[in-house]
Amino acid sequence: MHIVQVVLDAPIDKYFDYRYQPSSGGEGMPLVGQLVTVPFGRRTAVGLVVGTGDASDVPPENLKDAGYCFQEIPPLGKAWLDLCRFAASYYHRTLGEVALSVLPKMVRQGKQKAIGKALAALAQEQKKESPVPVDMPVLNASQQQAVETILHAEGFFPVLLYGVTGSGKTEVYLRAVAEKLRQSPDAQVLLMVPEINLTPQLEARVRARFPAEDIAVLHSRLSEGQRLRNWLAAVTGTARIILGTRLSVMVPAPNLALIVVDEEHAPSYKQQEGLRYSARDLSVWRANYLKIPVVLGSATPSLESWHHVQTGRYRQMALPERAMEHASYPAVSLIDTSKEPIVDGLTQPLVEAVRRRLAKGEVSLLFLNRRGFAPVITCNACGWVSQCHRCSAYMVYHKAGRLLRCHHCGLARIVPRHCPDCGNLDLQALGRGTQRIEENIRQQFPEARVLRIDADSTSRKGSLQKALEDIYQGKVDIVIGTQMVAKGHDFQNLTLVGVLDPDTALFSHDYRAGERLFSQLMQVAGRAGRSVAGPDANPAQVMIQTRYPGHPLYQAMCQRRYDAYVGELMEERRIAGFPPFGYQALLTAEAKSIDKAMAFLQGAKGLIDRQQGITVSDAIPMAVMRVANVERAQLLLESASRPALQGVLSDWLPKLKGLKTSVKWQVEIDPLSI
DNA sequence: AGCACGCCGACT
DNA sequence: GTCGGCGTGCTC
Repeated sequence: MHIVQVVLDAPIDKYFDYRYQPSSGGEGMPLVGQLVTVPFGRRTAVGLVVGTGDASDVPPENLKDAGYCFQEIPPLGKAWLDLCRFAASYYHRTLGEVALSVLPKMVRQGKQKAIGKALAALAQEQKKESPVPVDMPVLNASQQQAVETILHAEGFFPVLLYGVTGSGKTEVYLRAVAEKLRQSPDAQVLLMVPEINLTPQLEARVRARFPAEDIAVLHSRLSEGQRLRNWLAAVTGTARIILGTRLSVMVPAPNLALIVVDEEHAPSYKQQEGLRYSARDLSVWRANYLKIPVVLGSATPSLESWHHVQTGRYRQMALPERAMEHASYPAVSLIDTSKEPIVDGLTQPLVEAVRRRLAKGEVSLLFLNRRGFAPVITCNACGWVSQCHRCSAYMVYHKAGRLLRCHHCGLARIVPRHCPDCGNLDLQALGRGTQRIEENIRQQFPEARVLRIDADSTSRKGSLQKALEDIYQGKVDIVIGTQMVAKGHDFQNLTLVGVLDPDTALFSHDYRAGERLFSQLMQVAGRAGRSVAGPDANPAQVMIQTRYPGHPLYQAMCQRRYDAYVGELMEERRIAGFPPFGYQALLTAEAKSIDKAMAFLQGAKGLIDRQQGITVSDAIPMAVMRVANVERAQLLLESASRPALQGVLSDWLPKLKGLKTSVKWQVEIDPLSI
């Protein structure tokens, strides 16, 4: 009797045995790592074979027959299966949940025809013609050294490639990739980026550099068909370059020889729903398992990676500023808003700086990470505020359409003409968002061509692309934008970046806010002074409006010394026992009433029986406690020892699963924000 | 997770 | 008299 052991996408931490009847066609037994359809309850599911045998503990009368085995897909290898096993144990999910959920939907749903067609198409594809030669930039000494270090590495070798925008990190990646591909005819490399739609030029650059290679691009915006095709290209080894976002860390690739994680500090490497994995951490695990190098690149590395450098676990390779000769890094200056009054969001020195750029035909970028016109409106007579009645948050005033919109639940309503409570007609818009800055700028500079870029102005598909093209083509004088503009775009002739209101992050309850702000400021600063023609062009300038010019973050920013600021942050973290000096897990509860959520968490806390080596907070309502009428609270577990924390979770979470409750809960390991 | 079965409230 | 609420129990 042939028995296959199958795991399924369900929170059931075990495998199920099925009989396998070889069909008259004489197909062999399904192999470990292959997918099969099986009857499960009343439905049919696709499962993953994790073992085979000729006997089962299940009484024979209870055994069902496995259905179709997807022999056409190569068995997903042991390395991949072990990666899933690790992710399952580390993030406290079942193997089936992890393994099946990271497959393309077409595979997970067992779409035989689609899979067959995609495979056939893949086999049909012509091997591309011999490469068109591409100019390879000459590497500077540090780049050269970084490339050689990566290539001479033996076994697991994590490298933190530390360099600002423009220091030539990408070129280091590409050289290392090229050499790995050259060394072995079937070697594959995985190149991860935070968000692929924001870095189309990287994809273009990779394609230009490797014209002969099939490049499997993987990200969530692909159509299911493309996703399937590219996944299969990776799995079959047809694609030797896999370029993707966080989800690509889980792609089965039989011959991985190198992993690159660009902008390794980027929060988007952390999946924020479902299986909440860190693609950066998993990529390091994967490299360790495979005994291959992994390159983590960043201008503002995560404190976790920085710490690993300090403890000798990672090797740091620093690239000095600006590989390109002409482009010099912009000068950063601070505008003290306790001395320079802010009028409608702008200080006079900044306005004047914009005016000078305008006169010279240069472009200015004003950065404000808050969309809408005003974050709240209020009644001057009675104190009414535009509270969202489904969330514990204010509704933001959007001038277009005269709407109040909740940025948490999406609820929208027309701005009332008079105060809903007292009837007063004098409602006031408090604070400033990008729309208000835009209005202000248009008034001050009626002759300027002004463009606002934020989630509202670019909601239509292709509108962001259009906006960026207008900037490239010199059709814009002043850009006003949220963090959307900070990422990766090369703006020509942009010589001024104004940062309007960064201070709020300094006093955030989120201890990672400072790190994030620094990274964001570096990024947005990197937009200035790129591609400015000629060595005698005026140096670009970054001006930051702040009440706290003495703050270490801004001081470090002025010197472009991330390392100086990291030292500061690291010390804070060490004292507080926060990552990277401690490990955290977060239990979040959602219920109809906050009391219910809190009570659940306190009860859950009581179920932790051995608390040695870990600290458990009390249940605390979340910062935005209520979203769309769901009340939320959380419980934080901390420990200086990862194994201690994992040990507690391993015997605690099964107890929670056994609880009968209407409260929805989930755990997140290594949460990014609490 | 699905998807059943199962036992109590307001409707054609 | 039924439709349907979601509690609990199982899936090889």
